Amino acid sequence: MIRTNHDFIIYIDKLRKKGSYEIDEQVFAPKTMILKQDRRYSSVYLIREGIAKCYITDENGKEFIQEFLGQGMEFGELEIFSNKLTICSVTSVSELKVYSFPHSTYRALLKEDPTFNGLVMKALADKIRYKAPRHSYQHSYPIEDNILRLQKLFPELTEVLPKKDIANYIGVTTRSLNRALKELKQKQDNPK
Amino acid sequence: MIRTNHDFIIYIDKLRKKGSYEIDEQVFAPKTMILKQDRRYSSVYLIREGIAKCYITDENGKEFIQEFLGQGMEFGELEIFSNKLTICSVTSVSELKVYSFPHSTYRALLKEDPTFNGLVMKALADKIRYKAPRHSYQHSYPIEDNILRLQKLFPELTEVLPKKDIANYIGVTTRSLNRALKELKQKQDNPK
DNA sequence: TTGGCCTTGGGACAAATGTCCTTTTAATTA
DNA sequence: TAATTAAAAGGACATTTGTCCCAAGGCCAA
Repeated sequence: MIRTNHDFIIYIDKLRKKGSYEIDEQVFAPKTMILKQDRRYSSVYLIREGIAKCYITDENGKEFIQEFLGQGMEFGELEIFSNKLTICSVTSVSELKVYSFPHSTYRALLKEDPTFNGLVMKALADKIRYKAPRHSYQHSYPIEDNILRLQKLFPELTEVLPKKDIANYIGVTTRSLNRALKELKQKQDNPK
Repeated sequence: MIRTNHDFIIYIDKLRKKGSYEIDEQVFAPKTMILKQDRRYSSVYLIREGIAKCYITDENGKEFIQEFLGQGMEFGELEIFSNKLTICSVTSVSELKVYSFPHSTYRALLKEDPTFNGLVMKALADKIRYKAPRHSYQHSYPIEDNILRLQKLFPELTEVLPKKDIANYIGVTTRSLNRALKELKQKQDNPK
């Protein structure tokens, strides 16, 4: 659920030490909106520390969380390739330290640095791989199963995140999430 | 719903004429399974003509269709970057003509041909962009709206594809699809 | 041409989820 | 500390969707 990419962050740390490219450092307070859906920006971000949520808001104001981004994940990179507006909003969950690449730098790196190029390519491929089974799983299994799976993978998250976010991630209403949680508790207290 | 990528096919056509890389041509009969989920393959495919469906099958045997691939779309490429097993099965819908790249050729092209590299990068980015809003939309709107949207975008598909596929694409059962279709028809016959 | 098989369509009921609201609890600020 | 706001929990009901059937029609192979 919280995605990470260590190889990427390690490589960028190295790059920065060399200092041949402009890579800025930035810190955002918790709950800061960093990218807003349907806008245009001129930087790509890479998370050095902290967690961000990446989500789409529909016309009715419902949020649908795409993924939680952790160390080494980038955002704002899709717009490099398509020159379209952002599809997702990105907000910091905890305090967030990021590297930010001006588009020009990012483009230069893609061209001139084969390792960087490869890392970006792999990061894109991983995002695709990750999304495919997720939505299929959420469709095919009841809410309870989705919660259990989540709690197993990221026990800490359930305590850090507001219920609303968890519900939005699973793609259900808060009410339904609560109902499922209650039933789960009953089953655990009174097994079978 | 049927995705395409013309720039890509145009460029590969050009490449093939030059003949410096091994790019084979292959034809599959309708309803042929080309890739099977959780296997390993040694080629990447690019569609020259026809339509394929790309889907995940879960433990209960339910299919969930990821996308329909048309001209210029590639499949089997994710495994180049992560060396993992395929996540999707791919089956031809109509007769399918493809170019197939041995992994070695594909890798060589990525390294040596910047245009190819860029096209692949963009193709990956587009797949991500495309998936995000789709699942969010399907969650937030009733089946009827999803059908209407689909009929508007691809009126031809509704006639070519079996109902089961359409249902699997929207992520509902055939029963629910039928129900929605019936209600739609009633509304049209007897408006308001 | 007939029997099997698959697709389509739909009835009846069960289960899951959403909507709307109210109450409770915790957190924040004046 | 009191007052205000926000988050969490849940009751009651409506709606949606799924499950399990069965029947009708088309298509193919024997």
